[in-house]
Amino acid sequence: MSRRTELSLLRGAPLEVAPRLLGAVLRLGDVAVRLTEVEAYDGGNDPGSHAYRGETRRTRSMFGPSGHLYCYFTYGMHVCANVVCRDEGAAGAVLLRAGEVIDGIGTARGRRPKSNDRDLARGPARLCRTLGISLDDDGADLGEGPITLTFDDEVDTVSTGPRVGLRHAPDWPWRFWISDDPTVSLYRPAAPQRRRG
DNA sequence: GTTGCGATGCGCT
DNA sequence: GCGCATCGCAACA
Repeated sequence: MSRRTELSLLRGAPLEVAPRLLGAVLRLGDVAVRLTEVEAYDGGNDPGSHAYRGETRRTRSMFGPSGHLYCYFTYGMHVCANVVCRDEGAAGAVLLRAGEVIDGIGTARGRRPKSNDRDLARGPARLCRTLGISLDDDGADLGEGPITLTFDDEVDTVSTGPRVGLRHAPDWPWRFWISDDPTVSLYRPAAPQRRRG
């Protein structure tokens, strides 16, 4: 299998970059995950993007240079990671939704003791927990530092569909996954939140 | 296999 | 305060 580490492949429109990430391998420490599902977010044009309403402290790294991570904290307990793909000043990113653990399976199981192997990185927050990605990794440079991304030249069959869990613009077919891969997360349409009492 | 709901804390208005 | 690019568990089909 031929591999390369060209971070220039991460530069461009989110819709171009997203399918390139499928099959790529994200590594932190001894755990490596082969990406099987991603989702594109295009800053200013995209009501579903955190960057739609402009730069804030949280979204700062999404407006930074491409080839870096944008990590955010949500639902009081989860961390999700994006790869920034627009250049400085614009905001575009690809959310890493799911993957398959291909190395460091022992460490991964230790981080998620109740998951079976298929579910270790099945979902954006699970993927971060399994890899050990935290908010401290927001803005991390994929070109140098502990987190690396290795591209895969093998072409898989790719499927597309609507995005998951969004309250705004959920129907745009900006989600990409490797067809028939068992580690792709289950699709659930955005549901209105219930007020807690 | 599905559907429903509570947990939980930070950013934004 | 309110809402959230979620998850895990329980209950049910």
